[in-house]
Amino acid sequence: MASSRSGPNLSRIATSLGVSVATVSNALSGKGRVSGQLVERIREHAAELGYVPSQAGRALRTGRSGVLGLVLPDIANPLFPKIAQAIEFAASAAGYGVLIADSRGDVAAQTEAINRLVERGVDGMVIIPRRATRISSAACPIAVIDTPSTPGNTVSADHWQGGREIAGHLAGLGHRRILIIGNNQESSVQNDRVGGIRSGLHSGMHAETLWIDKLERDGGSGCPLGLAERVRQGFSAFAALSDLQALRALTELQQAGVNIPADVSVTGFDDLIWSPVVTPSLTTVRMDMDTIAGIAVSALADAIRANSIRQGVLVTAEIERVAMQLIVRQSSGPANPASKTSEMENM
Amino acid sequence: MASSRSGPNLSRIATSLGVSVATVSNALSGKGRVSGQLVERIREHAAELGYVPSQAGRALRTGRSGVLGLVLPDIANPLFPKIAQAIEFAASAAGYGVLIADSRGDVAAQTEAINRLVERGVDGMVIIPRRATRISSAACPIAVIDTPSTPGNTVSADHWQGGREIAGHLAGLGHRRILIIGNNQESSVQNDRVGGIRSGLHSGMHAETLWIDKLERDGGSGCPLGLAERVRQGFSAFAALSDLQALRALTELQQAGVNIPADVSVTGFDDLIWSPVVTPSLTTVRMDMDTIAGIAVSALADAIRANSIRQGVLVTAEIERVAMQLIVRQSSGPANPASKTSEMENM
DNA sequence: CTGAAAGCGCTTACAG
DNA sequence: CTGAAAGCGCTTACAG
Repeated sequence: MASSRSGPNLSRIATSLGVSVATVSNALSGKGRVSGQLVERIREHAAELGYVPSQAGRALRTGRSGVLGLVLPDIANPLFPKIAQAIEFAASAAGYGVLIADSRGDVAAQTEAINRLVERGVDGMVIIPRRATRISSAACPIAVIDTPSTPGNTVSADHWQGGREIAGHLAGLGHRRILIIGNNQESSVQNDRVGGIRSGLHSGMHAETLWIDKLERDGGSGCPLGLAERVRQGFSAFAALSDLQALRALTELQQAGVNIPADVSVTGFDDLIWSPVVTPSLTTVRMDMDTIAGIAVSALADAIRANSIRQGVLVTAEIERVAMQLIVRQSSGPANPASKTSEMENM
Repeated sequence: MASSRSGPNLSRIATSLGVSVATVSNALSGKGRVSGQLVERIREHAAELGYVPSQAGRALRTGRSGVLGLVLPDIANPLFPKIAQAIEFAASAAGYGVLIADSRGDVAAQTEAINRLVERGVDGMVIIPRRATRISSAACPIAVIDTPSTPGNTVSADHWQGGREIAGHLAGLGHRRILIIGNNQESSVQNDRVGGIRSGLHSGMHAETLWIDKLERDGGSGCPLGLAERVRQGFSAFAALSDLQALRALTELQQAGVNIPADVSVTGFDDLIWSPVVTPSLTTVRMDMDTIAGIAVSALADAIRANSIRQGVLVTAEIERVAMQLIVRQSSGPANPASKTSEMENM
């Protein structure tokens, strides 16, 4: 005996109304030609009974589950809430559910996460790949969110342009020596951001990059970044490649008695949840996750509609770049000529 | 014509091997009595063909989707990554997928999110309810993660005890005047934490509570909390009810030139991702999300196994309280008698 | 130890 | 405009 469902099914509605299941199905879905009157009666009765269509039945018949997978490199990443919310929102609006999968660990874990999702019968998936991973193909349409410099991509924020925004902002404030603070040199997103910043520097400006993971390999996780020393070296602006690093820089500088933004400026990336409420609030660059998620999901939805064959193809050939938006808050301000000069003398 | 699957199905394996689908099914699932030799051959062939069982077919037949729903009040909540990761991990280990749903908005949105999950055929769900919401029942087993003071609960961190840990820690450091900083007076979690802190105060200690949402109703979102003034009033410890508020307090105090922990101590709750890397790193109280998620998921799995009837019942009658763990970092230290005395004189 | 058959709930050509 | 029938892929008693 197969296990029973709690609610009524099409057949129950049909017999109770003296019509066929086909007619009930047609009436409820709005397909087929059913008289307006009957449609009315059927819908009413279905609502009364609290009819909930069985996804399993529908999926088995149509070959579509109505579910999208979301593969993340690490759910614990603080960017995750925004991503998940945007994807869930877009998917939900398009009638899809969202199944999450964490590819914590290495590339093998990512492949495994993708497989698990395929086994669950997702119609397509949004993948935010691990560093330096290339998604080849899977058993369903895939939208990749990464950076424009990853080939075969579908959609991404324009991290390079975001970097230029930061550089332009700091240049306009009169900063000349900029310390870029990144977390991981392998990240293509971070590399794009660095590239953008450097390319946006005005002539006469100087930038160095500090990679935290390298530093921590020696100093241990959470070790000081030595930023006060950098201030003495004449750096007047600290451009972190993520708000998480910006926060770390901000608090380390504050603790050392450096005033932000009077003495030095700090900027970040991503506009994370706490960025507006720290003191001083963080100047940052925001990616429009809603737009990105919307593009990814609708590309996926199109591919699903088109491909009854459901082959493993990337959703588009073209890369869509979504502009990032500079958000100026209080952690950045005019370079302090006095302190800068005096510091320069100390070098 | 129903749409075709990309991969092979049981029937293809069966005909290709000259056996029945029943035998293939039994061999692959390890049920039924199939000779070891045949099992071997079937499994090999299935692997060769890259057979992936159809969840839809299985779900339709068994009445189980193998998917759990996760309902969150707001995915953008910074606690979300830890929760989602823990639930995903526990669910995955138990063989379940996780469908997320955001109940952003009011209670109606929460109900709708739950319904959407039911429509997708989840076997059960983990709900983190909106403030002051009571989950009554749904069409599937439910595990609620909230606070022990919510009736009909399944599992939660012991927020009250967590508050006592903080109070004990601050008392031990010699602090006498404590400002509790909360976000929302309606939150039962936050109220439990406040209650715990107050109950853990030693005699002669004094605590006041500052609710940020109230303050922001007048001052606007992100307005200063006026903590420097509180220092002058003789408060030497700021116990935030979440690391997010602790961070806000920490940076505001630092900006005002108050040294932490030399002048005053700051503590939080939840051990969010950035708490260990800010300067000074944040003393906080951590809930063991892995344990909580594990309990919720296994309670759900048990209920699903037991209830073929799949009625809407809460998973357990008893409340499981999971102890919170104090994590002492650098943002808390001994009360500074000198500054305290001098401040008291100013009152 | 193996297989034939029923049936989970749905949708979709097709016939009337 | 309405209905009978097939079939999506699976599992499970049951018969052999």
